Amino acid sequence: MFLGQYTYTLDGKGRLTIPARFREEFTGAAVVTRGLDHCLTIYPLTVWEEIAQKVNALPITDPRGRALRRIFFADAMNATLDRQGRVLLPDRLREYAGVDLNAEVVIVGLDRFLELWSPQRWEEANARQMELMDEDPALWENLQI
Amino acid sequence: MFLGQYTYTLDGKGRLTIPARFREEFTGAAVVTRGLDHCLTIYPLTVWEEIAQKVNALPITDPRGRALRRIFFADAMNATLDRQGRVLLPDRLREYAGVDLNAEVVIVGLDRFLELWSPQRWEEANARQMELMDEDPALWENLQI
DNA sequence: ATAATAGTGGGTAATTGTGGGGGGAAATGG
DNA sequence: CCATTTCCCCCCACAATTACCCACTATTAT
Repeated sequence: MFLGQYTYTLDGKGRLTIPARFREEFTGAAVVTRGLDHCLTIYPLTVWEEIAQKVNALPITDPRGRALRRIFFADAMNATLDRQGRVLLPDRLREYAGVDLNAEVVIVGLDRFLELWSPQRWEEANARQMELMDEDPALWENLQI
Repeated sequence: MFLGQYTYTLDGKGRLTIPARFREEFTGAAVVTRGLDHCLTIYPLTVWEEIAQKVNALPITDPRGRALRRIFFADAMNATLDRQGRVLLPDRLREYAGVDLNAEVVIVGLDRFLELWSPQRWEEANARQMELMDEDPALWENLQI
């Protein structure tokens, strides 16, 4: 169960420290991939496998099935934590999130997985999220919380 | 589990290096064949057998069933990795993918198998895939991720 | 107050991608 | 059936990258 947000620094080698309290849920492996809104998503392996299974069920004969597969898997990466609990982010994903080397990133716990944001984007997204909720209360209703 | 995309160079002998982190899933043998959209697909033997079985189940009375069979089986080849983890691509397959000798190729992990693309084709396909997804968000919703 | 843990940085050793040479098997032609 | 050529696989080599390991400081917990 991942909760809260933390600001860490990406080091000069592109390594990201996973908060210590989250590490045991990543026993060995994590999958990092592109998220929506220009953030990155970090899944524990078990959670990822659930998602991958759904994508794999799409028919390969359908162009959209092939497209979704490619979008989904091609930008993902299988990462293992080093002894200090860090993962190495490939440049492509780092750039997608708009994060520089030796710069700060925000790690956000979303219960079953983590998100990684550049601090600027996170702030903007936060503001936009609040507006969305104010503008369109119907969204809330459908959720039935 | 194959994830991510990597650009490698096909050497002058037509040999393709399989990324090191993927090799152990190809213990011994791989099957290379024509994929859709002018790429090549590379399967571990066990996965190949599963898929071959599905293709075999297609009705031979359906023209598309016959077409898929032919695409799938006629150009398939059984390749073994050499000690450096490379496979030798036959000219016919190489040309189908539009890849030259001593040129770069993109290897894409799609969870259970790999695809091989010429860099230009991969870029084009990517753009088209993004469009497809934008046009039809229903696909995403059905996944319920 | 002391010990343990966390975040961060860097050095070193192993691995990886890539190229080419040589031996042997298979194919080709006489 | 034999000789020659072609092709394929194994080996070696090397540069660049990667990943592992150790170290230091600050914070947290005992």
